[in-house]
Amino acid sequence: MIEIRLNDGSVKNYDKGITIEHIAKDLSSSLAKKSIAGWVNDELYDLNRPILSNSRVTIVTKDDAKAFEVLNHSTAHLMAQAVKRLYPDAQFGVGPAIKEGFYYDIATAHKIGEEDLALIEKEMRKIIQEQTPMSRQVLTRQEALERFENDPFKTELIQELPEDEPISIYTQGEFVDLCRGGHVGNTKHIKFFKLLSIAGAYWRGDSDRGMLQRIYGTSWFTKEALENHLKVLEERKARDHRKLGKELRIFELNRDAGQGLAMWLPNGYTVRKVLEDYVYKLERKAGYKHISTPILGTKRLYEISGHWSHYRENMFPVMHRDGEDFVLRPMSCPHHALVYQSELRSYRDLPIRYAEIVTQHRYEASGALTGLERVRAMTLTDAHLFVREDQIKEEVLAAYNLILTAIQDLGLEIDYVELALRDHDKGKFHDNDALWDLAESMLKSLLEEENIEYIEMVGEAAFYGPKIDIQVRTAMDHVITMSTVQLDFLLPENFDLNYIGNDGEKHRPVVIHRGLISTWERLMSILLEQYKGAFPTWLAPVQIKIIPVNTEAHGTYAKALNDQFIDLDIRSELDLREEKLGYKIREAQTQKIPYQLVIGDEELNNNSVTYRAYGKKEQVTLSLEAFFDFIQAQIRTKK
RNA sequence: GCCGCUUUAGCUCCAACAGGUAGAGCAAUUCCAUGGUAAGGAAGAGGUUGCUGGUUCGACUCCAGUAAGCGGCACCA
Repeated sequence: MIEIRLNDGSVKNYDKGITIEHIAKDLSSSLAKKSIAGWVNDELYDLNRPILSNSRVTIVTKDDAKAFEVLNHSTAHLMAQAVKRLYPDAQFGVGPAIKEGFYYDIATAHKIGEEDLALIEKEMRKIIQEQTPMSRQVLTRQEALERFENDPFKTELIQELPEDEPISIYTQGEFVDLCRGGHVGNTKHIKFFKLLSIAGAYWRGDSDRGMLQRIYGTSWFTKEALENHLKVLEERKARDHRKLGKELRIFELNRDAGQGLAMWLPNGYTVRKVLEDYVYKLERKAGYKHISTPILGTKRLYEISGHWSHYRENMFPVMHRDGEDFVLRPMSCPHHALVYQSELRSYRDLPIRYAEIVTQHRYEASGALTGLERVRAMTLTDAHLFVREDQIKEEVLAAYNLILTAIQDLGLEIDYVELALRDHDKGKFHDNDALWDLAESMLKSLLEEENIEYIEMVGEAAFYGPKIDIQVRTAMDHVITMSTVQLDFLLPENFDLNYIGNDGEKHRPVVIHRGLISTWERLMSILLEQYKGAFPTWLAPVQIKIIPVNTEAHGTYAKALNDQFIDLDIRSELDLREEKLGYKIREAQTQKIPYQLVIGDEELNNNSVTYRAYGKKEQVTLSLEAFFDFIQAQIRTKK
């Protein structure tokens, strides 16, 4: 007999070798139905894995996040079995559960296409019908290596497992896989799944190694849950900024203009200009000085800054003229350093905060380019703060708070904050451990003092220093960097930047790189997705559409109204086309214009307006004065 | 960059094609109609089927190459 301590603290005695399945049944039949796996002490057990000693047991039910993971992991195995039946030469890399499903990496001479997904699904259903048990066995390292001796992928994985780790394999019918578990115990538990896409993926995520074929899928406990998830995927597509950007005439990409080189259309540029003005004002208030420096610079400049040795691959190639090499600028720090250097600085001058709205060019890998999200020419407000060491904390914090203000004003949400640190890959990072330690500990203690939750990302730092990155999630569920604050002790060294201290001696300033809200391109992609194209009034390209009921009778009043709005800096447009009212309303709604004003006799006679807000059905009539106040308040409060 | 897929009118499109040089809706144009909140009617027009080459009597259709786009992977100072 062994003692099993349950979740509620009670202790029960069972025969040695009891399983989660039996314990669940013993507790209640409804629990048995819902149970998927169990935690035994801190290890995840399958339903049918024997428990051999006194243990703490927590039953994992379908409602637990862990159960979704187990189900998807098992579905990955099921898929692998089906793939192996269809393509017997198939060998498998890794096949984990992921946030919304699973994938499995497959090596086979057969090129898996869209049509194959249906065939694989069919085979999977066959295996489910066979009600194949999934059973666990533990092997020694030697046995495992022998078992997988013809499988280079699994052999490699086994060799990398720690010496003392038990090696488990799972068998379902003729299919055997190296796997930690847990699993659902029998393929019959897998019911509602769909294979979604095929992709290429490097073995071990290493671009120097071979590429496998990856199949993505998703698996759920109920039909509704699966259907709901598929609907979510559809909805994501509907708010894809590339689709919305085209529909709303925000930007244009053209192969003749160049890959990743976006053109801003009038609607898009209007929004961008509002953002630029907003940021300019925000920065002025925060003590930044704006400068402007060229897009083209000498290669020498980037040699001095250190970018040439660390970043050359991501720059457009050199242009040679008059015995000088020029490059398109990929970032602003070197120019800002030169501007700093242009006068003698006193400790009293610091901090000096330079901001610049500027276009930068980066040679992004062609496969990385995605609409406005990843481009090769981008315009942004880039800033560098030149500070004394004793000002670092205060200035990093101020920059961080400025970022929060902007993100809040724009109605965006932070997904998480990341502290990017170096690792010991000396080639990747500037080599000065003392400075690194100082910079990293400063950022860390600042985040902790301010109670800012963060995730440490070792090896993700910039080559010149650690950084705090603010990550957001796109509609397509990509995580991208929105804002960044980076500490840099290297740039001041490389440019020999100084200030005169109160001791009359030269001292080294520290540079803080600050990316406020990414680039206008990326920001636009995020805003489009965030608002599904329906911009808040203060950002909307067109804020008001004025629609006279009858052009002849009401056109003059409508025109006068439109002029008044424009005088108040409200982006109003007049629709005088000879079309039905309903047609014009529909078009204004489709264009997601925040307010449509219909002007007829009633409005003309009472000096009023009747508006209909985007997405709403009701009509509201207000006096002209009241509407002016209303719309201006909307804009002022960034609604 | 790598793997796979896609590319037909300004836009959208599982229109078409065992290989016989293309079709719809919307938009645009013209005409008619037109007073209250999501598409009034009619007509005509619009295409070297991404590009280059090959196979063929004949290619949107098959093949090769190339470009861009899409899904991922790698990359993202």
